[in-house]
This record gives sequence, structure tokens and C-alpha cells, in this order.
Amino acid sequence: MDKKQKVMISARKLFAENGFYSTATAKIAKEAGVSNGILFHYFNTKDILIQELYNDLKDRLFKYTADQIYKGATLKESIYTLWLASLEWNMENPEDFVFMRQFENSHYFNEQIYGNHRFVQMSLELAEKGIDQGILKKVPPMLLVQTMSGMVETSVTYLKAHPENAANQDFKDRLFELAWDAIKK
Amino acid sequence: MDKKQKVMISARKLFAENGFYSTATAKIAKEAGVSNGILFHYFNTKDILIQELYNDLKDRLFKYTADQIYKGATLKESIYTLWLASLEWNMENPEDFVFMRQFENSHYFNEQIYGNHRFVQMSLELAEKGIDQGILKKVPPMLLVQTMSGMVETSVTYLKAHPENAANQDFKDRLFELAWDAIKK
DNA sequence: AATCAGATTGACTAATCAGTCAATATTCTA
DNA sequence: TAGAATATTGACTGATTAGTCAATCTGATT
Repeated sequence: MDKKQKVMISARKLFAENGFYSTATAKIAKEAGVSNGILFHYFNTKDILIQELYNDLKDRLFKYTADQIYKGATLKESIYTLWLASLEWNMENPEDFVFMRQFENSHYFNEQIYGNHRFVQMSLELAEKGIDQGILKKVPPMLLVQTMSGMVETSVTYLKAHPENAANQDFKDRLFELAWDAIKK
Repeated sequence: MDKKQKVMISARKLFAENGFYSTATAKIAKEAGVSNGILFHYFNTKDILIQELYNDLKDRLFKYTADQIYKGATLKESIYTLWLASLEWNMENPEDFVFMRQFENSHYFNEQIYGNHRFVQMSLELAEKGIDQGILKKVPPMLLVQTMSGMVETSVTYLKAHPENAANQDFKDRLFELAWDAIKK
């Protein structure tokens, strides 16, 4: 594995464990088993490393979720699949979840960056389609997207605090009901 | 105003602007117009300052919202009042909103701390009452509470990015509809 | 007036950290 | 194979930071 990859993996882990600022670049390099200098060879600044990490995560989330939506699905099925895949991705990658929460609530984040990601674009298309079909509430599509993201976040947070429900498919479906009822007409 | 208060006000402002770690204690003291030493006289460590700030904010949110719920209100009215008051409090105190988002997504935060606040206790009581009355979905009350909080957060984030709607009461009512539909039976 | 506890100061320190750089190693290309 | 380009090292630095401390001030109590 190349050293850029190694740095990104270690960075994700340490950032999630200790936050952006409590994690020294030197520690990241050490954990990755590479020299201090090579980190700055690939990432000019610590901020750039953090930004790239975020973009990479969003890309991975996109690929993971988009793959699971099949062509002939109804709109509700597609949204359900997207919701469940997001939930499971976040449950399976707890470090990435923490990292993303931190990033999206930091000064690094803005709506511009957010709106341009393929994951958000895909979600927006679904929202618009649903509004056109009269299935979803007639509100700005971006609001529906953010509502769904927020509900995924709430669900993940709840399941982490109450892991006894994490494997219960019925309970997950119940969680989806809350999200769906929020956006459906 | 006593110097402890001055420190807390400056800290809230600077933390929200630059995050916990980019804000030096010395800068907080300077902004507050007090000496470096007095900050550590009142708050043994920077972490304690951050924790106290959070508790203080939650208390203030509780007072602000609880005051507006009147005795004879129906459950839906009470929840609406709570929701709207929370929304407005967050809109009117943008620094506090940012601070709270950062705190609740940092390692400082855990469910224990969260669940013990009066604000959450009050929300929990409403949720339980609603379930008993058959008005709200029969899911764990804490899930309903977190869902409502999440929806407030989503609404605030959306309104900040689209300020043209911020003064529109109809739009706010529309936002409440999404939240209400999520939790109602 | 004498005493005392708490408030307040700001210079100081030891540690930490992001980023640099000159040197060396490795890989690629012609 | 020569030479260019890129990868890699790790010691180093200048800046910043949380927290300390000895000294002074203030106001209340006896």
C-alpha cells in the first residue's frame, strides 16, 4: 500500500479518536509508519489533509450507497435503500462517522462544499423526483435531503447508545418510518 | 459585571468563531479585558471552562423554552412551542448554536451528560406523555427527543443557509410539520 | 488599625506542534 | 546506463499554548 494511503488511514483513525487539533501530524506519521516529512510531501498543510479526508469519505459513502440502489425500484424503495445503506455504512465505520460529524460542524464546512458532492447530488435528484410525483412534501429539495441526513445521524447516534437494537431489522424499519413520515406528503 | 461572567461571554464568542482548539486561553482573557491568571483562577483547566460553558448554555435554553409553555396547552401545542422556542433561540444566538454543535460532536460529550439536563428531562416527559396518550409513535421516548432535537438542528442549518425564509412564519410552520410528522403516530 | 481571605495581575515556562529543508534513496525514462 | 524526477527521511525551528506562581490589591471582619 502506498504511503499516501497509509497516512490517510491513520489520520482518519486518530482524528476520530482525538479530534482534529489534539492529533499532531507527527503522531499520524508515526502511526502510519512513515516519516514526518512524507506527510507534508503529499498534503501541503494539515488543513488540506483534513479536507481531502472528508472528500474521500463522501466519495466512499456515495459508491457504497449508489451501488445498492437498483434500476427498477420505486422511489420509496430507492430512498429506503439509500437510508439503510447510509445507516449501515455509518454503523460499520464508527471512526468515519465521528470524523464526518466533527468536520461538518467545524469551520472547514460550508454548504457549497456539501452541495457539490455526488452523494448529495444523488439525494437531491431523488428528492426532486419525489416532489414531482407528488409523493414527497412540496418543500425545497435540499431541505428534504438535509432532513434525511439528519434522521440517519439521529438513528446512528441512538443505535450506538442502545446497541441491543442494532441488529434488529424491525427496529431499523421503525427508525426509517420516522424519517419517511417526515418527508412524505 | 464580574470577571467570571466576562470570561464566559468572551469564551463563547471566540470558541464559536474559531473552535475550541484554535482559541487560546490568553486570547479569551484579552477579549474579556482581564488577566490571563484570573481565567485559571475561576476555571482550573480549559476543559472545565468548556464544560461549564456547555452546561450554562443548556440551562439557558431550558429557561428560555420552559417559560413559553403554558399550563393549559395540548400536547401538540406544547411540543410546537418547545420546537419554535428552540429554533428561535438558536437563530438568535448563532454563536451558541455553533458552540453547542461543536461540543456535542466532540469527545467532551456523552449521553449521560446529555440525559441529565433539565432541558432533556422536560422533553422526555412530553414524549412519554404523548406515547401514553397514543398521539406519538410507540418508540423509546429518548428516540423521539433526539429526533425533535435533530429536526430543530436541521431547520436552523437550513434557515441559516437560506435566510430569505427566516422571517417567514408559514415556512417555519412547514418546517414543524416535517418534525411533527416524524414523531406523531 | 491590624488581619486575613479572596481577587487580580502578568511575566514566565516547559511542552507541543505545523511545517521546512538538505540529504539520500528509489523509480522512471530515454 | 545515465540522468532526471520523484519519494522518503528525520532532525530542526519558530511560534504558540496551557497552566504556574510570586507579588500586589481589595474589601470585609474584628
